[in-house]
Amino acid sequence: MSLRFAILGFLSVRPLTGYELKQTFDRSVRHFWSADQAGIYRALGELARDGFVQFERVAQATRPDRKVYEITESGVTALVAWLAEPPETPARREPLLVKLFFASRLNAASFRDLLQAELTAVESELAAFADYAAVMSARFDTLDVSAQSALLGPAITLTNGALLGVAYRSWLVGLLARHDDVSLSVTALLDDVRNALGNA
Amino acid sequence: MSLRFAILGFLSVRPLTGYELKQTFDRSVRHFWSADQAGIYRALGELARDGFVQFERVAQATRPDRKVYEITESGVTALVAWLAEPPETPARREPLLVKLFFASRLNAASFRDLLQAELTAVESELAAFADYAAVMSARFDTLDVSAQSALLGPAITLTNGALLGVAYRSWLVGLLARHDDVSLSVTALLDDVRNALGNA
DNA sequence: ATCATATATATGATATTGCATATATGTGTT
DNA sequence: AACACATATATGCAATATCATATATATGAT
Repeated sequence: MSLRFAILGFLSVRPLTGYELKQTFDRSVRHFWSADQAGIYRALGELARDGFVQFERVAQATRPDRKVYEITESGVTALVAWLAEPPETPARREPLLVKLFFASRLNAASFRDLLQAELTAVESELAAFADYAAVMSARFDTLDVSAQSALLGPAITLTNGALLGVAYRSWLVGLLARHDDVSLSVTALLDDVRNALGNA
Repeated sequence: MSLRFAILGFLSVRPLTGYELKQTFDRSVRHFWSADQAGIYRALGELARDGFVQFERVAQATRPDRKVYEITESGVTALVAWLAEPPETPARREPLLVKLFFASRLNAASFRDLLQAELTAVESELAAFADYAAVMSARFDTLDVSAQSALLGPAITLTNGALLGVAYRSWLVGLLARHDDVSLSVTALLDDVRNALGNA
């Protein structure tokens, strides 16, 4: 469901083709919403069927025709209504946490490898966020005041990614440190929980 | 895929029925892996077909027969192998962030409502974590040393939930504060990002 | 020369998910 | 008396999601 509205959101900024939408998703919202290429084309078909978007076919010399989609008035209405609705809360799925939940069945080396690989992944994600912040900052300076406000949403979600990413990294680093100096114990972890939650 | 192995994980502790598995999921791993009741029964069927579990039918007076599933030797092997494998990284789906990404189309009240509702949800989640920590702590004291190690995994994932939950709450509280004193701006947010990522 | 990548849209097949519903009965609540 | 909730398993169906593949060509890399 959200995919359709995320597409409407992007089209409310400017008309795009399915191909460009895929790139846009990958560049901007990938860390909290990834979209499958086939899914985008299917969703565009449904949105057109429902009258929320319309497209113009643009012929090209050597490549397939572009279908440039633009949002309709009823599309804007639907988008704005959806944005204000309470969000769905889809099931969280964290395979790594499932594995760690059964940590007592893992040997020390495998346990460490899992954490280390995740740490590497998070660090590259954080590096990507830093780049993204720099790009946004530069872009911001080139825009006039009215256009700058369009960057507010992206900046909000970027902040989310950065803050949560940093917390996630601390958690991983803490676990690895505890694991390496053999202080990884239930009591130590429960103390961490109490500390975090601010209970004495 | 992970559902099947999560089930194997629980069955590696002790034999359970599908009904009990559903309760177990809801009580222990719900915040990072929620399981559908129908899905559990279907997964049990597949695991039995693959020889990873077997069940014993236990007749009951007034209720349907219980089917008590236990893990087989090949099930344990498969579980241990899966645990050490690099985890899949399923697509993250955060409808709230999608909505916030298009924040410039939201009026101030709706924007605030979204954040406030999420904050309420997070706070009750954090309260649940505090309870869970207390329960685990009490349980820990009643167990002998060998059994205590089985709580390590649950303590690890609980720590994850608590630390990330607290970070998420800070993010929400910060946004609400900025929103209320009209300091919610792209430049302020980008500064937050730079601060979090530790770049001067 | 060959291979990968980019541009551009689309379908088929499968996998997974979630939701509703069916069956059967005891207990507790309003 | 009616209704919700707990116990217990299971199927049907619709909605999504994911993966592979098809078509066509240009450009850049090895």
